[in-house]
Amino acid sequence: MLKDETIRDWLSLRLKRSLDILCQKEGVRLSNYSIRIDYPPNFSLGQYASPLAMQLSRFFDKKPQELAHGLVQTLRDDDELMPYVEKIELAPPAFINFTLKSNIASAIFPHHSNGLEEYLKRLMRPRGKIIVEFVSANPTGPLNIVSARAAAFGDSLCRILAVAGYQVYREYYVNDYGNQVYWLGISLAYRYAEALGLGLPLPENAYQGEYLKDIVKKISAELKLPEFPKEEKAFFEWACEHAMAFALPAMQYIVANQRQDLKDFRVEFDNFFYESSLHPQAVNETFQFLKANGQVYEKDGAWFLLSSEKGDDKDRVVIRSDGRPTYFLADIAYHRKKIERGFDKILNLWGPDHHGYIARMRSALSALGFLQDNPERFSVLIVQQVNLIEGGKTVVMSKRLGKFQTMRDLLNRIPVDVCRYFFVMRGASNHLDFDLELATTQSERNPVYYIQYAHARIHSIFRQAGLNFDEFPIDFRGKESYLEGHFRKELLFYVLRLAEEIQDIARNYELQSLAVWLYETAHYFSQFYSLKQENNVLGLYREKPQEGEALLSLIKLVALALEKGLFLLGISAPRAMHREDEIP
RNA sequence: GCGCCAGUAGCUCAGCUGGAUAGAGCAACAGCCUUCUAAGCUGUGGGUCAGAAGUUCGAAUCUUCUCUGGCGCGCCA
Repeated sequence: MLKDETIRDWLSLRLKRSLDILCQKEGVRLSNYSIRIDYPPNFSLGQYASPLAMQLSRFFDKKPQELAHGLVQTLRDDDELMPYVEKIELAPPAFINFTLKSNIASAIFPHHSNGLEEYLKRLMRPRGKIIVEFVSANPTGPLNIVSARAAAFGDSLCRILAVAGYQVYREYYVNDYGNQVYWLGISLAYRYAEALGLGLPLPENAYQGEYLKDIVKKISAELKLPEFPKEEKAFFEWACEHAMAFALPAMQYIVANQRQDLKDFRVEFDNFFYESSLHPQAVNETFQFLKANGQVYEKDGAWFLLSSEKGDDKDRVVIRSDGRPTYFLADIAYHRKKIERGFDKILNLWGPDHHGYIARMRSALSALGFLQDNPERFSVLIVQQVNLIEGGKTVVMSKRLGKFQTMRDLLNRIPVDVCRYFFVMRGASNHLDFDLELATTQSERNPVYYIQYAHARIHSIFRQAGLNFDEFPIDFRGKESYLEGHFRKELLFYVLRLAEEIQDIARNYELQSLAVWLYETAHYFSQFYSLKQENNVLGLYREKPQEGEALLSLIKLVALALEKGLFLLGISAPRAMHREDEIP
């Protein structure tokens, strides 16, 4: 039924029916095909189009045009379809183009509807439980710009997955175990001594960052440590001995700070999962499990996973020859936990330096039996690096030079709304150039404000009409004819695509298309709005109430869709905006 | 050496389960405020889709090769 499907899916079903009828009539059996409904290049060709006849003509032993003609004839006998169709046309080479009537809006919003939310709920399908792991930065310092991008991308994706019907679980994996923790502790010990007057050079492997000084200040009051030796070699031994005493409270402090930065970025997690909680028990159990299933073998005193049999380049070490488990084994144990926790899908967002790790992890999940029936249950998105651009040049990220380095630095300068939009306007796997000038000084040309502005304008119209936006009913019944012409119909149908955007993104994770949809929707509205005579909503509402109400319903729908789209990207939708006065 | 990602307008990028004349923003130029916010709208110019070959009704999209750029290839995490 039309009201329970997106328009695209509904058309696809109608086309399927016609195809079935035709197949039966002609005794044709089809195999391996899908019914595709696309958008034509522009609205003058209709709102939807299908290349089906060109794909299937070979099965019918006909020219594509003939098949298309047959399909169109059958479609025209479809009583469920035709009430909403203005015309179905053939276009060369053999496209079937659908031009729908505006009365479709009354079918979708049947009665004094509270609008879009209700429609999107009707379209929701149960899609199972998904765990999305993202950001997962090391607990050794503040979050950087790539983490910010991962946070924006991951959180927005989660919001969309949830609207599409997934039960979404957001998780942050904290690597609070192993060498790097040890070295964090040693580094802090040196900074601690430095604060008390002992200026020794930092060891080569130590973290050099200045921020460690601040952390030492925060945690040193709680530390109860013996006197440290002043001599270099003895001090190093002392630092090693007490490394964990420094590292543990420091990590607590660092993670708390990361969490706060993320919260200020409107990103919150359901869980922070600590790697240390896997040691030793879960790690050992996982190793025993792999061993019992013949997935590992011993060589040169170490244990290897048979990952090369599952698509990896080579076998990977899981237990070193000295008996210690590798990071990889802990990660396998972590993913085994995810499986045990009952998730249908596992999605990870990783940094740019991890793509070599994907095949390895996939082979591990395969060894755990997670991918047997469906390889798509596990996927990894790589969030690529971010270049900050200022004055047409790449900003070198160097704290020493007082330049941008952390997520906090970015947030201090650029509004959250702008950051979040900029971070998702490109595909995750592409390098992103973040233009600081476009984000700040040229704010009037900023796409985020352009979208928000269109939204605010609609609310302004309601205010001036003396109407309560939230209570105004979306109701096109009997007024559908007013949706013809003057960019009205284009606006309507473009807005309705939001539901299809959500569907697509839940499948392909291509978030940038929502950013484009938002911009285009604002643009369609601006075009509508700039026809100041034909689409003067206020004037029409006073003089021709029927038409005025139709347009108010339309623009309320636009505002709700913009608000929803912005929400899905974690961006606010202000109801009023005012430009600061420019110099005359 | 092997692998992954990319190369589209002056700049930044969309478009990629093959489809209709390859789109947008920025930059440039020219118009539009007596009318719901000009943070706006309209128009103009700008392209051998890195190159070559192939697959077919049809290729920016798929395959192969070449060139260029970024990143990965630890018994680190």
